[in-house]
Parts: sequence; C-alpha cells; structure tokens
Amino acid sequence: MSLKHIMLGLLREPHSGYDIKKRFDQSLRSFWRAELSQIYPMLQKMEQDGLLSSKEGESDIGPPRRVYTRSAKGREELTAWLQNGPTVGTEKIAYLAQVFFLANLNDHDKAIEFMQELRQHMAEWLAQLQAAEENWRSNNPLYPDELPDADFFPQLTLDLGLSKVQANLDWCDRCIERIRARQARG
Amino acid sequence: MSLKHIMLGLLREPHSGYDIKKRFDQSLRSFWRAELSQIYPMLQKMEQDGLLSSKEGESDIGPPRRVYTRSAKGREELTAWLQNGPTVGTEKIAYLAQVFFLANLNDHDKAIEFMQELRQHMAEWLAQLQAAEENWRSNNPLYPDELPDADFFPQLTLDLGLSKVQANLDWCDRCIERIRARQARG
DNA sequence: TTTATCATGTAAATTGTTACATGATTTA
DNA sequence: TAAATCATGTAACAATTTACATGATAAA
Repeated sequence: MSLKHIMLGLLREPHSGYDIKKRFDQSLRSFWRAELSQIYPMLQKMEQDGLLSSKEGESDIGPPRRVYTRSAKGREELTAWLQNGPTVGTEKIAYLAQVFFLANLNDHDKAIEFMQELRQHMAEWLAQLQAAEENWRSNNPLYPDELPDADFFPQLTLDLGLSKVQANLDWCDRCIERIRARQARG
Repeated sequence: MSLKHIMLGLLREPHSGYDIKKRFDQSLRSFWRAELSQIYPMLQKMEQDGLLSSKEGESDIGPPRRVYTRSAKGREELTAWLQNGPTVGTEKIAYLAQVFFLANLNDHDKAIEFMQELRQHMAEWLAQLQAAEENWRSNNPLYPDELPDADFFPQLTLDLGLSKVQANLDWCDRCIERIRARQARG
C-alpha cells in the first residue's frame, strides 16, 4: 500500500491535502499520481489510525486549511516500508500493452502514427524533466551531489526519469524505422 | 480500462481463463499482470456485454474448460482502443517513490543496501528478458524483423524492456557510487 | 500416494477514478 | 465582476489484491 507511505514521506513537514496534491503534481508525477478525492479520505483514515495528527491551519491567505503532521508511529511506518526493501514488478504500462497488440490495426501506416504520437508524448515529457533539472541546477550551486539528503535522493529519481524517457524516445525512433522497413519490403 | 482490451488482444485465438493467465505470466508480465480472480469475473462480464462468446472446451486432458472467443463487437472495441492513441502518464513505480524518500532512513549504508537489492532485482529481470530473446532467436530464423506482424509487435515491447531494464541497472550502479561518494565526504 | 498442474470460481477488502457539491479569496 | 486559484469534501463506480473454496488429472 504505497499511497499511504508516500503521503507519510511528503509529511516530513506539515501539509494540507491541497499541498500534498501539489507535491504529487510537481515532484512525483513521473512515477505516481493521486487525486484530491483519494488524498482527503486517506488523510482522515491515517489520522484515525494514529499515523498523523491535524490542526486548523494558520492560513494567511485563502479559506481555512487543515494541516497534518506525521506522528512517531507514522515515522515508524515509513521507515518500515523502506526497510522492507524495494517493491518491484507491480508496474502497469498501458502503452506497451497497446504496442503489443498493434498488429490488430492491420495497417502499418496507423501503427507508425501510433508510434509517432507516443514519440511526441515522450519528447514533451523529456523536455519537462530537462527543464526541471535546469531550473534546479541554476538555482542551486550544490546541484546535484552536494545537496542535502532530502533533495539528493529525489534528484536520483529525476536522474532515472531522464534516462528512461530518453530510452523510450530512442525506442520509438527504432520502432518507426523498423515498421517502415517492413512496409518497404511489402 | 486496459485489462479488458488486453484480454481482447489475447483472444485473437480462443482461450480459457487459465490460458489467459499463462499468457500474462509468460509474455506480458514486464508491463501488466492480472490474477485469475480478476480474469474469470472479467470474462463473464465481457460475455454479458457481447464482446466474447464462450463454449464448453474440447479438453483432451484435465478438467472441463470454458473457452472464450472474441466477437465482431470485441474486435471493434480492441481497434478503438488502439486508434484512440497511446495511454501515457498512468504508471505507478513504487520503488522510485521509495528512493525519493530514502533520506528517511538516516543511514547511507541502509540506502546503499536498498539500491543493491534493487540492482539485484533488475539483474534477474534483465537475465530473464535476455533468455526469452535468446530462446526466441534460436528457435526462429526470422527473428526479429521478418516475423509475422502478430509476433513482430510483441518483439518491439521486448526490445524496449531490454533497454529499460538495462537503464535501470546502470542507474542503480550510478546511485550506489554517488551515495558512497557522499559517505566518503562525510 | 503425494505433489504439481489444470481448471473455475466467490468474497472481502483495498485502491483508484470520475463526477458532483460547496464556498472563500485573489488577480485581471 | 469575472476567472483563476485556494480549499475541502462526498458519492458512485471501477479496478485490483488477497484470501478462500473446490475438485480433476498427470507425473514422480
């Protein structure tokens, strides 16, 4: 059950549900996303279970906020998750399933179109990650290896994101070439 | 809703629920997995919805089987899924979330252990993919570019699998080095 | 005769998505 | 004053996992 643990990780500093949603969208979206309609009930459940405590937020601006802080039990739960070792083999990648069955289109042109559209998504994603990295680098002279731990480990995930999206992009190009070659052969 | 479409893709030839489970485990597990307890009810629902038809299986061996065939409506549903373009940005990668929060262990040795365990998983996974490819290559002189479409497109997903798992493995090595270097600096 | 594999399901719980509902504050 | 953002939630549905339940056949 990762959502709970990710939220515990984000609650290193006190946050509202709305804050947590923003952190998902800004920092985690390459590998996890969550909707507000999942976050708010989960915060309530976690508080019931003693992993969090909450208080009415000191909000300078905007409507009243409920701000959550993780408890000692919450910190233990988080470290237990990390100490149990990596969770692997649970990924679901819908676009790969689609490529697997692309023969069902019975049309190489449509298959190429599909791969080009996928390539476009990957190119945009790569540009976003590169922009994030460039922004980080130019605003922090310690980037990447002298950052404090709380930023260094997140940077590792950005590093992999860049490699992986690049690998996807290169693969799309190979696929398009190979499908074209089949087409040429008839 | 990809499970339905993947099952439609697998039902290019008539299959039982048990057969479908084997195809998930053998060919799709790098990017999708499903349990029998999800497959059987889904087959029933899909038949109700007119995407499949079923009959008592001609089973030479073993207990009676129910064998499903996709209907014209099922084929349309599958091509519609493919024609709607790639589904991206839905992946959840739990081990990356764990790396993101690894600072919470407050212990570089434990972080290195985590990355080594992850590296081990990736090495095993890579070996499996390489074995699958080698097996395929040695049993089929047409591998990879002269295969019929129904095998060529699946081969594309194996190609990406190999690149991606290799990228993960290299990244694990980089991470371990970088954490060690931090440790050395104190 | 025991173990592995074949074969099909149900039940309960958890997790995740989409739609709906409300209202305050800030910026243009 | 209109639109964007801040802020919190509920309801209904869909998807997934884990546990339970059963029994036949094949291979060692």
